[in-house]
Amino acid sequence: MPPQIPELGRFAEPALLVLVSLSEGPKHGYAIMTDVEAGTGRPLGPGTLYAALARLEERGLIEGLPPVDRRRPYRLTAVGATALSTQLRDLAEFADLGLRRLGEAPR
Amino acid sequence: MPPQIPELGRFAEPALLVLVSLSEGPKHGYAIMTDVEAGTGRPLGPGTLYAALARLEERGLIEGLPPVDRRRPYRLTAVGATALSTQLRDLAEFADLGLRRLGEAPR
DNA sequence: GGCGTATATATCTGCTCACGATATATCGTC
DNA sequence: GACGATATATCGTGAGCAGATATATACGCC
Repeated sequence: MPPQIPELGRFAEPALLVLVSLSEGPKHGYAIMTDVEAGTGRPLGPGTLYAALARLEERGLIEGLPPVDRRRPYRLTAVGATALSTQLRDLAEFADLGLRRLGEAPR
Repeated sequence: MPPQIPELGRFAEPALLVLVSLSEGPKHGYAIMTDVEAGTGRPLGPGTLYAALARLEERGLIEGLPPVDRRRPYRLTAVGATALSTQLRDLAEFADLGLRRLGEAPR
């Protein structure tokens, strides 16, 4: 097998994963779970997910929509979209800086 | 003042900040602190820094060099550089995905 | 009808880690 | 010799991540 690359803690800020998932459009919790797992290959357990959702809503970055059947959908608020955009631009810039320093091709 | 954009916890994984700082070349703790603060505008306190350094060394991502005066320099190990590179590429890809979904120009 | 699997949310508990506060020592310089 | 910058160490608190467990419904299939 290939040499084992150790985890750097997580880059996987669950909150960020949730917001990016919601940036595609409104989703309910379970859909976010499967979306994130499909996208990153790493499972986002219910404990992590629902706690993150509660915090994000409390802080006004996402908001709950009227439940449909058993599903409780959420969507990004305007504030959440702005915060996410800022964060992602910073993040991309930061990643590029690191890659340049490592002497890697600038993507 | 401009509308207040709430913090998303941190994107600021201290471990990642430290590794990117060291990707420029070996540095001692205090230099990392000032480097990170200059680069991100956000202070990295000694508690956060030295705890992160200890964990990173313990996991073999960085290694201590012989002390010079009061300074205890660290450098990336080969393993650390590989892990960082992987992580940063994933991170950049993830950020780009989010920005595309938000309908932002692809940098 | 009964079984298993997928869908869907809720909650608890332990553990790691972030972060501020505090402490200590040295160096330079005014 | 006083003050600010340099440099590292450690402690306590609280936040939050992650896994485990629980519960309920819907669907397909034998």
